Amino acid sequence: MTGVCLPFDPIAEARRNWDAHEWGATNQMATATAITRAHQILLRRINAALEPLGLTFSRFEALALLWFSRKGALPLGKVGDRLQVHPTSITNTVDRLEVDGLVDRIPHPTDRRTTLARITPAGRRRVVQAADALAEIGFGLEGMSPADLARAEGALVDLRREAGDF
Amino acid sequence: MTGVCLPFDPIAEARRNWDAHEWGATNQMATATAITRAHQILLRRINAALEPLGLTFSRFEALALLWFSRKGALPLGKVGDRLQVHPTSITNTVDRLEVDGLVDRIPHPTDRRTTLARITPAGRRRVVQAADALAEIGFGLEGMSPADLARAEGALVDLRREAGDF
DNA sequence: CCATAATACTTGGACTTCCGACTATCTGCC
DNA sequence: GGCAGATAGTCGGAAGTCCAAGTATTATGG
Repeated sequence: MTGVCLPFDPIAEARRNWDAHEWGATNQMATATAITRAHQILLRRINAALEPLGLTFSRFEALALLWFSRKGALPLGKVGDRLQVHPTSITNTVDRLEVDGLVDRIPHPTDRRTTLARITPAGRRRVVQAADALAEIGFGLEGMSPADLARAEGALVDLRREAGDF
Repeated sequence: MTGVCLPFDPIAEARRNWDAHEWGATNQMATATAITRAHQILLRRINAALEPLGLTFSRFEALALLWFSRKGALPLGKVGDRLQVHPTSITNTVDRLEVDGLVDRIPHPTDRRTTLARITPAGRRRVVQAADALAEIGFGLEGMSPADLARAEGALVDLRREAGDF
């Protein structure tokens, strides 16, 4: 975080230490660490690209989901299921999008328990700008070759499926 | 988050929508989303496994780093560089480890700006328990085959290198 | 038909992360 | 020697995530 480069791959180092102490599950440790690091890198770059637009990655994901939806509106619970986050996080996310006028809350037509988040015209304009900004930086993944992109995505499919993502 | 499984792969769906709207960088979007989801899954499982030990993944990472270090003590800044997190996060992490008696702060012998975090005997005992607990759950990656573990790790090396991880 | 269970969302609190700003200390160069 | 700039760590505040608990509404089954 202070801008330095380490003189070695910290994962290779961790692997050596892990093996030396016979802690087990070394390959899984290494992959878990790699995913964690990759996520740190990604999130920082993506949020930096979205910051001028007043968005974060979470808020962008929610906004894009609404944009893609047929009616431009979804129950908050559906949004949480799709983004795999806790209901309270969706409440928080939609609160902030609403303050910025990118989304509004409307009642469900038949089920009064349910609240729909609906993308506003301003939200539609903003999400397109954001998508452009993210495409511009290649989602923070410009360091990866097309082959590696496909490898990473493919390697993670089983994990997501087994975890109940779909 | 409500426990449901979606009837389709949300990434494949996002890919279709993305292409349909010609937003660009579709492959990068898909991989970024896959990494994000994988990280969500991982972090939840790992933290759940560590919770009975009073640890989180961040705190475990810091503790393991100290355990592996030759002297059992490192400057806070070094810890941050290795874990790739902001200095203030390390302050916070070490604060909590210190409250639990797993680490203590000692002054650097020659540089009075620097504070060393040192793992305590209790910290050493705890980190071994934690490593066992994590090996037990395969770091949350039991849904991945050995081949996929290697694929994912390998695919992310260039990203980490390009981002200055090492 | 109504009591019980399930569902949808929100509130309050804890934790982690980051950024900006600040203090203290060290380093380098005149 | 001494001042400017770099470096190390901390504090306050904002944002995101989660959990536990609470309210409101709908669904179920006797």
